[in-house]
Amino acid sequence: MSINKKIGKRILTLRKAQKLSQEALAHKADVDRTYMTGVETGKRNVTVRVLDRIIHGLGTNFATFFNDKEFDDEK
Amino acid sequence: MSINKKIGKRILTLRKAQKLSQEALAHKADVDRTYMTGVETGKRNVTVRVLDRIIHGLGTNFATFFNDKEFDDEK
DNA sequence: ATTACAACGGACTATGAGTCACTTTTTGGT
DNA sequence: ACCAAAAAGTGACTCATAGTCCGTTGTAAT
Repeated sequence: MSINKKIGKRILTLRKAQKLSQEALAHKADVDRTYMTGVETGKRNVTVRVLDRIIHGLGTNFATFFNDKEFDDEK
Repeated sequence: MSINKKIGKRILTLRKAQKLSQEALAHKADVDRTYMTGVETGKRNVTVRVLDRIIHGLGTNFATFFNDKEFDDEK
């Protein structure tokens, strides 16, 4: 699976856990509502600066965000 | 510190540990040597797709790459 | 029927990807 | 210490795409 898709899935999971709408998360992360959709569906190749805002908007950090089965398959 | 700089420092650390030159790593990651310099010095806001190539060029993965003190300070 | 949410599209602007010629710093050998 | 070569950094550039802003469509719940 592409890194885009893995990241999108991870965001979706964490967002649902927080019971946030895409729009609410987009607002916290200061990105466009429609852009968040693109990120979650794996269509977007985000930059680390935007990913940083999204991750913090989700109330977590890089270490925790990537500490997931999806991200340690390839070594 | 900016996320760019943190990532640059982390790459430098892992690259040195592998005793690789920027050029050698750049080759593995399929990016230009001068581009690698820009990333390591924190001047570039890389996309996750490029970061993916660099991380794998370093022989590691996202989970391990971000499993570092630098990345769990803010929560 | 209305409301809230998610996906999608097109047009647009800002900025990242990728490359080059050149300079500076670091390294190792004698 | 000196010198040459390797390694790392800089500025400027083109082209692709990241990211925004307008809207529409589909779905589910009320």
